[in-house]
Amino acid sequence: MQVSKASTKSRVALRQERNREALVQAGYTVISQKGIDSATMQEIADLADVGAGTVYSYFKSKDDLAVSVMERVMHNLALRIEEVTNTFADPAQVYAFGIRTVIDHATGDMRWKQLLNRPEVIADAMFRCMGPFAIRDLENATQAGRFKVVDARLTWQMASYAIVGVSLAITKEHLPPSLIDETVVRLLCMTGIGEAEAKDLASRPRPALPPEKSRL
Amino acid sequence: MQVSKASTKSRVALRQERNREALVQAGYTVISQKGIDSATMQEIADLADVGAGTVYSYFKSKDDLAVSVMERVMHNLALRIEEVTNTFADPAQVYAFGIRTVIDHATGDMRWKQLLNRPEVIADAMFRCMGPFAIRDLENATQAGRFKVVDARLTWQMASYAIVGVSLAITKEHLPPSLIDETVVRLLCMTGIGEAEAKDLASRPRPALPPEKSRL
DNA sequence: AACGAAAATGAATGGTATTCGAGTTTGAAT
DNA sequence: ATTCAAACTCGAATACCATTCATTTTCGTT
Repeated sequence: MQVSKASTKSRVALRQERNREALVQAGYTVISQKGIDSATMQEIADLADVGAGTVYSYFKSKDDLAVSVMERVMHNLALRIEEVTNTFADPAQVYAFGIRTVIDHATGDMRWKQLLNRPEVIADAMFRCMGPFAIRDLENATQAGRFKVVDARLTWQMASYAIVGVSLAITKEHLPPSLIDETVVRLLCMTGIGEAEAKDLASRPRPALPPEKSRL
Repeated sequence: MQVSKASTKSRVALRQERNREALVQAGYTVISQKGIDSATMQEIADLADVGAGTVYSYFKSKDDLAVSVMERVMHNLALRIEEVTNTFADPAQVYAFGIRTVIDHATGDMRWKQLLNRPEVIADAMFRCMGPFAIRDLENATQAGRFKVVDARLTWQMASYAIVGVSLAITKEHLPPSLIDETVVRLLCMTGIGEAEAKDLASRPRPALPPEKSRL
């Protein structure tokens, strides 16, 4: 039965928490520097200061680790966005601010470039981690009569892949960064709001994001 | 100096053509059966009846071969679509028919499922191979006053990734196939045509595609 | 203090993309 | 017809890691 230990957590549980956290951090550091393919499990394990085999008691595979890394990135950004938008009155503007901010980060932050090389991983992470917010916004805006979205999940699935595709094209310089505005307009058009309204929404002033909490 | 040979092509050039063709065919066969990752260069080389090392005088890498395979698939489908749509009067309908047909194939043809596992490869191939047609259609429809597309390249970049994303979600059963209609509507909305018109366009009857030329 | 289950370790394994030196083919020149 | 160098092909050997697993270490319990 349970004993002494003031803390509810055993030493093992604490170490496991540290290890998992260290692995996600290390994974992020290495992957955002060299890309998933060039990152080796050895390097990540070394940086996290655990044995190479230990990684596999925390993650099923290299890809599984990468998924966790990207989910973390997405979740953190989603929370920072939420901190700004929860003061907005117009649900359509919340959505517009969200997608705009994601694209800005994806194209402006060097650390995202390598992550984009696995579009399905990052798009899926985006779909899952930001989905609860994005889908809620799409539905709110639809109920408010601003958007005309039939299936918010579908719309967000399309949007997340489109965002990744455009971000990739911009970082690879197939498209100029100046097209970000137009990208937002197009994504808003997708919601059925109409072109004029979309342009208006996209050009609203955008407050600054709060700073990152940790190194992620 | 040039001798006899009626044909302008040397024996080497002919063999190289055969080899490249055989490799693309073999690559398609193997990859669409087992997916890029499980497909081995050895198996592809064997099926194409060339040495394993020879593949590398035709393609820089496994991925490079995969790109050629997908480009071929896309190009063939683009031509088949073109054969139907070149009789259409409305350029907007040409675009609508195109995206609809691509999604139908991506989700309905078992052979595409494996290809979708490399979204950036297939989306890029789609962008490049169908782009000339799609971009032309977007511009025609815009000039005709049907669409309101500012940058057709951007719109097609977004559309190609969104198509791949939705197709993936449907084949993985994260979304029901019944959402294909709505997907087309959303992609049309992206062109700025407005929701009502988009729905009308998406529900037009669609003629059948001509049969595949070869085994691709 | 001693035990044993759970967790961690890192050397060994296995699978395969890619390289490379040897062997072949080709076709212009003789 | 023969020759020869260049171009091409071959497949065995290499290199590289993700992943596994036999061994060692840790830690809560007795």
